[in-house]
Amino acid sequence: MTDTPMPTKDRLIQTAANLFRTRGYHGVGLADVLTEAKAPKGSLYHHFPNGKSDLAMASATWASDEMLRLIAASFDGADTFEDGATTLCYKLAKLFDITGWDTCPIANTLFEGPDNDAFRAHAEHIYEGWINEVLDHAERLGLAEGEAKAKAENVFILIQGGWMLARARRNSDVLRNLRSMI
Amino acid sequence: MTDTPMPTKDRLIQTAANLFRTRGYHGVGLADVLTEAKAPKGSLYHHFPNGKSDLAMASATWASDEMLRLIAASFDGADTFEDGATTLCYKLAKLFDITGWDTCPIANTLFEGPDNDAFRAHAEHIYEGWINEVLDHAERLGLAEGEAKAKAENVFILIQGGWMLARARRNSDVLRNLRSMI
DNA sequence: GCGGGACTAGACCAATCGGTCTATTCGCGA
DNA sequence: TCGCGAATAGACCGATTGGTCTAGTCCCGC
Repeated sequence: MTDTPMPTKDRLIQTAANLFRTRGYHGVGLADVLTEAKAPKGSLYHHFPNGKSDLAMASATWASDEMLRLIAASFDGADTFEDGATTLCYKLAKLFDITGWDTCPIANTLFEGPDNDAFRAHAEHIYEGWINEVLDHAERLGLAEGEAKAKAENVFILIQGGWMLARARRNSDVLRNLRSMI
Repeated sequence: MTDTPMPTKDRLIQTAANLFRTRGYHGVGLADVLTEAKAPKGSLYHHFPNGKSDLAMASATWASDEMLRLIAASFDGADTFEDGATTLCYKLAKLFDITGWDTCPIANTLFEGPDNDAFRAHAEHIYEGWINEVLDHAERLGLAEGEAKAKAENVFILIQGGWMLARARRNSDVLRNLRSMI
């Protein structure tokens, strides 16, 4: 995919993000990450002094940034909030089909951690970021303030729930059908 | 709570279910389960010959039965589908506050397993059971067939998504507010 | 070309993992 | 009361876990 080799730190973050997403925090061993990222253990602990938990935090942030870009790309060309939300659902469904995304990467990465509250707080921060991103577009597209807030949260909840059912069924149609509930 | 001591097998299932729910399949060691359930390892492998994975399957089934009872209790006294669904949301919120339920017990238990597809299939089976339980009540309460099916799935998705946001925020109001989206 | 921090490399460690095995105790039917 | 399978009890095992540590390599300013 990339010709110029990616810096080790980024390589670790991205492979870790993918592994955590599919197998969960405790389901992934450092050995797995290091093998797949072709990096020695020394590098990991150089870039992430606190080891696995640092890596999980960074992975979650990276995954979140990808999601924020996806939200922005969905709403940027939209004329109405419904159009943007529908596009988002379709983009997620497509991603689900292509990459076999299993669940919300944040949930699988951060909802199991050892010192639970730092992880939980980070997950909350990320989720609020997603909701706010949707909220901004909702207001920009003319929704009244109260309605916009409710709609943004609604979209988040539907996507999270739909994601889970889609995974259980191994069928991305669930995500596509979410548009009828927005 | 219970005066008569619970049979070892049930004790294992229930403590395992609680641990899996909060920490995920890989986040729980057999030692944790055995200590908390006050059972020796021999008993575990007597009742669950395939060890941890058998235990996880049984735990998920048990947790699912609890959920089915909760759904039934919510809809049984309801005059309309909306009433029943609202009651369900409130009951879940209460449970969330009391027991600190973290996420969907099925998701945390089965969405990480080793031989992933047996676990996934079991999760799908359980989820369809929940949806069908809601569907039965929807039809009983007079919803047209097509609408009932959509509503039942909608309720499931909202609860799953709301559950996750409630956990991140450590706030059960999310679950209570779901009623406005049904 | 030399000095020094950034980074790579992987051997090594104690702790814990899930699982196996043998010995013992319990509880019920004959 | 005996017999026998169900169940309990926990020592033990190899593999793997996350984490530490030392040595070596790379690259850039001087």
